[in-house]
Amino acid sequence: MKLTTRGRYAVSALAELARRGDGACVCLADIAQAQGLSTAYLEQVFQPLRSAGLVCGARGRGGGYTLCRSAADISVLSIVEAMGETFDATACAGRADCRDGEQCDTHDFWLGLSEHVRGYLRDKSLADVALAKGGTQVIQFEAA
Amino acid sequence: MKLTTRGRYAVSALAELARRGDGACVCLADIAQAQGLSTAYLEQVFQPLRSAGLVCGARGRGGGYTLCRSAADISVLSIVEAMGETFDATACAGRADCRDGEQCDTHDFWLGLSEHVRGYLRDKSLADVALAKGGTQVIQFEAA
DNA sequence: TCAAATCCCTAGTAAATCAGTCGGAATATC
DNA sequence: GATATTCCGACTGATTTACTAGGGATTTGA
Repeated sequence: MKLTTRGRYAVSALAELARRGDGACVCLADIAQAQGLSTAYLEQVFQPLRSAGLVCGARGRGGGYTLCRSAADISVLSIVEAMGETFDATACAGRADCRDGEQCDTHDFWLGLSEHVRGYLRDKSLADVALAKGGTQVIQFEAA
Repeated sequence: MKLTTRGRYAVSALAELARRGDGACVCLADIAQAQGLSTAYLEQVFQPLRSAGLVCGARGRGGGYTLCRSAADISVLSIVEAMGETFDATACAGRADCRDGEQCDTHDFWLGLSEHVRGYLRDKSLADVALAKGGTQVIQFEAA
């Protein structure tokens, strides 16, 4: 279970793309500037997104990236999974062989956590994230 | 947002301790054997747990570790937080300064995810985890 | 009294991961 | 054909992870 900056950048970059409108073709330089990143690094972020079929790239002058589907049809889970972030909390990648080929005593617990997280991310669409920008939603941590 | 083996071992080890009964004093060697770990490594796992006041250690022959509170009163969140795993998905540790001192466009989203996870872990007690051992709960991943 | 058992503390290390740069090839447009 | 853009792979410095190693402090029990 991990979330890295690559995964966060992927969501932010696609949200940026989504805000330009469905079917908009935006070059990396524009997104990089909007997000404060280098284009070279963003390239690395977009590569897995393209492999996963979330965006398609157009080469040459006037080229750029386009969302393959409507932002409402892209779950955040599909984005972070495309980046290789599985949100699997088990020690065994869900194989249930964490302890000498058998499942360990806490396997089910971690599996439950995994599905809890994945469910949340599955229910959130890219459109939700893109539109939330500038909102004033306030969520505070409570003590354990 | 990360969960490491140290965090998982901490939960498993405390569950093992809880299963021995409230107030049981168990030495590291026993827990290590039950969990298939080295005692030297488990020591490192217990150190933060002791600092956090979750367990207390008794030195000398016949010593070991005891839960400071009842397993029902220890949330899994408090365990993993004691291990330094914050389950904060934001890039800014919740400070809302992820983008040039301001909050980035996806800050609220990651904050919502963080609280979703933390809420789940806060609602699960060590007793829940300890008793679940051997259960046949089956949770399967769905496609994104 | 002293040896053994146990917790406690610090340092070290090999491997993996991460965030990011760099250079260049392919391709489309003007 | 010049230029803008995606595509591709290699590289790197820093950090983190999952341990091991060794020794000191403390309590018990023979």
